[in-house]
Amino acid sequence: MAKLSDVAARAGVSVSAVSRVLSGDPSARLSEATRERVRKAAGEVGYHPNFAGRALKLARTDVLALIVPDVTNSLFAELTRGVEDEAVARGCVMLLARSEDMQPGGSMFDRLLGEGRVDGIVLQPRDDTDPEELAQSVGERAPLVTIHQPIPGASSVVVPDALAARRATEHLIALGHRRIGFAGGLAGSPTARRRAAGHLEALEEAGLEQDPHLVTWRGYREQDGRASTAELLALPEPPTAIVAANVNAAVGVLAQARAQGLAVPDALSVVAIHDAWTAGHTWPPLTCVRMPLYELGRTAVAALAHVIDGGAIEHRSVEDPEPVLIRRESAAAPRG
Amino acid sequence: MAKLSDVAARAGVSVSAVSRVLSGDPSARLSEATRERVRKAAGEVGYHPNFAGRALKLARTDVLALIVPDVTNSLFAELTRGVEDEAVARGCVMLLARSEDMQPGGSMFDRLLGEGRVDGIVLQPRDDTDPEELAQSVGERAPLVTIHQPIPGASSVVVPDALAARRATEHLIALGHRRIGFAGGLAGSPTARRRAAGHLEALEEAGLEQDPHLVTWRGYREQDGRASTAELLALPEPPTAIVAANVNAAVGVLAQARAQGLAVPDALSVVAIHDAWTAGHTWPPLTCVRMPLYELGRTAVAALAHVIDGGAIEHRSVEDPEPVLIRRESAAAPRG
DNA sequence: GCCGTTTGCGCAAACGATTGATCAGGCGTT
DNA sequence: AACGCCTGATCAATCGTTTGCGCAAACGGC
Repeated sequence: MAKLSDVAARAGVSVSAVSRVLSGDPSARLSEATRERVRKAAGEVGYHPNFAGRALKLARTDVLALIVPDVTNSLFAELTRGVEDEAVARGCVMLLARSEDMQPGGSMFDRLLGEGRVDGIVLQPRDDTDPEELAQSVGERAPLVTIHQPIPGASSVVVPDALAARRATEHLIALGHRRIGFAGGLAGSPTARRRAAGHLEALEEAGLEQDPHLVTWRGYREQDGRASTAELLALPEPPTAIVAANVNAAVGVLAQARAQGLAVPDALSVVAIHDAWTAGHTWPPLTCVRMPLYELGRTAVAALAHVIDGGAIEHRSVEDPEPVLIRRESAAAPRG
Repeated sequence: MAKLSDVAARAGVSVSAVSRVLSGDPSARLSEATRERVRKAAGEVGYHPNFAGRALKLARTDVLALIVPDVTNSLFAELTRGVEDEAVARGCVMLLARSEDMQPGGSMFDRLLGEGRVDGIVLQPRDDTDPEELAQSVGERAPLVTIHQPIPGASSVVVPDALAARRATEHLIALGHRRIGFAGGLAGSPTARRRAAGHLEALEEAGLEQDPHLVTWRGYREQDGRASTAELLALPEPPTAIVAANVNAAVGVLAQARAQGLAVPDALSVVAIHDAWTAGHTWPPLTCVRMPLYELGRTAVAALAHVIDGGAIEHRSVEDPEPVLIRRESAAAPRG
């Protein structure tokens, strides 16, 4: 690995001259002839600035960490793209980490921020994390932006959960459904509460009953969707449609409906919140409400950069583009 | 962020003493009393060794990069776990990167290895990458281990592809199938060739015909599986069973069968190579041959560590545990 | 009591990059 | 001729850690 001094020797100039030429220091006074010689020499020896040396001097790594509960969840594909695109646009590289390793007392934060490995963190907390506890384990004014779930003392970015749920429910109402179940996330989760609220708003606006038995709080996983569906279908007066609070849960809804011999959408309509490539590959393909997850990622990095630059903590919501309904084949007018 | 000198001042000793105590230098001669004072002081100020300072001095980051074609593919979940477990066991952290960004001339390698951000790379090349070209863009003796696809000049680790395909085909033969299709990966891909070879071996051993029309080379994606199935079912004498070279492709096989009104497994049996959580959630749940992907990840990191330590390039195959058939509901005896 | 050895610890030089301060000439002005 | 200024480039300190070496003081053997 060639270093500055190698380039300097080859170009016949000093190390500092090379540094200034290569980093494009505007205050540098160097002749064009020298600049050219330096650039040529750098190319010839294949110079790349040493990461550690630069990071040590600048006290800055230009690395941002993205921590998500489960990297293999297809929902994160878009978020990841958004984060990465915005990161490279700002001259940073993205480091992806699993938050499973984050469990015991936040040693992950020590590893990443405490050792100065990254300049900041975009964190999507797990649904079951306690905001207060999390706030404890990250220090004061840490360069941290949380996604979906605001915590005290850090910036956060959310998507319009209520609006998305409302769009899903409105679609089912427009199709003619009157008893609509809601397969929600964990009761403690803020996103789950917001989505349930949006669902209820839509019902209320349409003048429909709000039977509390039609709302479940199982979680976002496939098995949670299955359990929710079993619970809803066991009601004396089961729903003719279900809004699933998440595309993974929706897969479970489909599975349980099939297991109970209910055809989708003929006997049961399903609309999922979120979209992902998996949604188009289920049977039947899932009608979804698409969330602006790519923009969520970009916005999160922008907010993070703001904090790193010393800006104030802020809480943003990504309103553009709005959640939009993707019609596929899992929702239709109720039979009879 | 507290540094060594802060700890030293607080403990009333020199910086070097603190360094030796905290890094557990065995050749250090320090009294137990001093050690205790240093540890206490370090705890009080919340000392964490600065990553950049240490990396600069040691010319080593203890960071390993894992680069895969698509981080959200559920197949990578196990691989990722294996890599990470072995990495932390060796005192390293894992950096996950998307290989989509790796396309243009391998600037990713410059970014990671050239700048000294990581000590080594575990790389799963995309199916469509040219081994020679890839070998060009990584230097001589780069600390690199490839997965699934050996390239000249670097270590590699593979799984028993042929054996897995053989197991899948044997299972279908045992069920009574005689015309068995193979929905393979890209024709250029080494894994695809190995799997196809294993499939043909099983056929040959059973004394069955090897109709070349029954083998397709579409790729590993969902739509590839669909296309393969359409091609196979359009034959004058279509197969009664299909081995899908990948669980994602198998999802496509199921979709296409359904689209053509063929019930699985009654009218068409399907066995997939690889297992993943998605395989249990399809309809019907997929019968799979499970590959030792977790062990693949661990082995890859072990091989990488060997290269980093100056060891010779080597090509390993993960033979333990063997590929094993997971019976679910997508394969049954042929009808009639 | 002298000398060699061990113990306990500090000094200072790296590692590679950045950057404010400095310096040697050349040139124009008074 | 003396002076100041601009240009083009170098010097040297700095970031935080590690580590070979040196240096006292204590110690043990004779």
